[in-house]
Amino acid sequence: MFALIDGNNFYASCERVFRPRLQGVPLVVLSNNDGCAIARSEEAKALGIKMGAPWFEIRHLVDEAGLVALSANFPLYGDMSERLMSLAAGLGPVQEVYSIDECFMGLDGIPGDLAARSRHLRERIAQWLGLPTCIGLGPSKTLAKLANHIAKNAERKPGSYPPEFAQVCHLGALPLAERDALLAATPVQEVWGVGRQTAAKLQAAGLHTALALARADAATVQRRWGIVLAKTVQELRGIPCLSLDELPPPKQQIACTRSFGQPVSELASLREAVTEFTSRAAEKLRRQDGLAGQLLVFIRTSPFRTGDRQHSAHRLVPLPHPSSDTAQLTQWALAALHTLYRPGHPYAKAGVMLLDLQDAHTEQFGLALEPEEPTHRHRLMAALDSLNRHHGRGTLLLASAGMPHTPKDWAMKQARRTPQYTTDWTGLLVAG
DNA sequence: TCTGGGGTCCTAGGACCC
DNA sequence: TCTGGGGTCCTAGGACCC
Repeated sequence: MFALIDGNNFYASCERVFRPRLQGVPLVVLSNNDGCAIARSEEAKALGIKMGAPWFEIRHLVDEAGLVALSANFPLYGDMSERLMSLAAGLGPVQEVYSIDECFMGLDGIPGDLAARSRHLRERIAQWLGLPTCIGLGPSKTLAKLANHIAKNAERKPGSYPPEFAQVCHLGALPLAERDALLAATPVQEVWGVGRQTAAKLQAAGLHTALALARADAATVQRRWGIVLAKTVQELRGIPCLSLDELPPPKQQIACTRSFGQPVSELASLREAVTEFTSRAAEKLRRQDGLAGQLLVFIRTSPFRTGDRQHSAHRLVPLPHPSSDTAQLTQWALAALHTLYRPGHPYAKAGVMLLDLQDAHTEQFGLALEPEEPTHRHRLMAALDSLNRHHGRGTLLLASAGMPHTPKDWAMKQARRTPQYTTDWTGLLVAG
């Protein structure tokens, strides 16, 4: 049996923990650059704000409906996530952290009433962290996901599902007829793995509900729509095809890309940005003990600003030998940037991607048989990471990143960010 | 004025091999 | 003039996820 534990409106709920006044208020959390809404409280959803709605299209609701908007505070959400995951782990022996706000649990071998255990866990999370959650249980990951969807919607959309399934829904404990009734009440596009495109094709073929998909012929589904959807069909029938991944596999690519707070035309500014992005990506790479064989740099203007001179370009750089060294990678990235850059264009976004990743311990040496990565470079990078980890990001950086604590014209816009209550001493909440 | 960021997997088609 | 069969690897693009 599987469970899916999921934080409701996670980012918005994290903000409310430290600002109780925001309870009951329509609240959105904005993406980087305060660009669009990436989390919404129930009250904000009730105002008709869609996921991903651009801020400039909804800001009138501040005056008209008391909407509150906050800039994304990822250090805070990451820390709250770790606390949530450690409590959720109490539900069973196997945990897969699936995203910042949800995890799957493997519950095989757990005796007793799983729904009752789940309700107890919800209460503990609410009491200890102040975060609302919903829990879905089922004999496959897809059914656990679906149960979670039912648990959420039975709570917030009365009439969509019977109210007894609110907050915790255990599809594995129901008589088959009752489970089928719930699947029949679920539109096919709500099924995990069925996106917009697939939903349209399924509907055109007359499959409108999760139950219809579950009853479709698996071989036909595989032939017409591929192996992924065929697995979904099996999973909906309660035959698990997807297993739990306890420790995440190492990443196959690592990216750091950002839109700028304002258009950037100067090469000097782009150099700072690309240095910063490469440094961040390399840091992530070293954390997984990896080496990159290739590096990609791109810059582009904003396709939304149709009046601007447009330019979008990228360059893929095969590295002479795999590396995770910030200084080396930055040299290659900056060289690539220089070949891409065209003066007089208002660049809106840039990014660095590390590709062709491999494990540092299985590095292939070149034919020259020279040690490519002298130990002192490794120790330098270890010192860099350690200093930045203990004393804060940006304590030690490359000179081409620009002087720290000076204004950057390429910096993100984050006009409405709350303090980092749990990860920064200066952000500590003061009571009184 | 103003539209995020970071991933994964699958498939089709081309190049190439024997 | 006639022109097989089976396979791998790589890449680009699509679809999906949060």
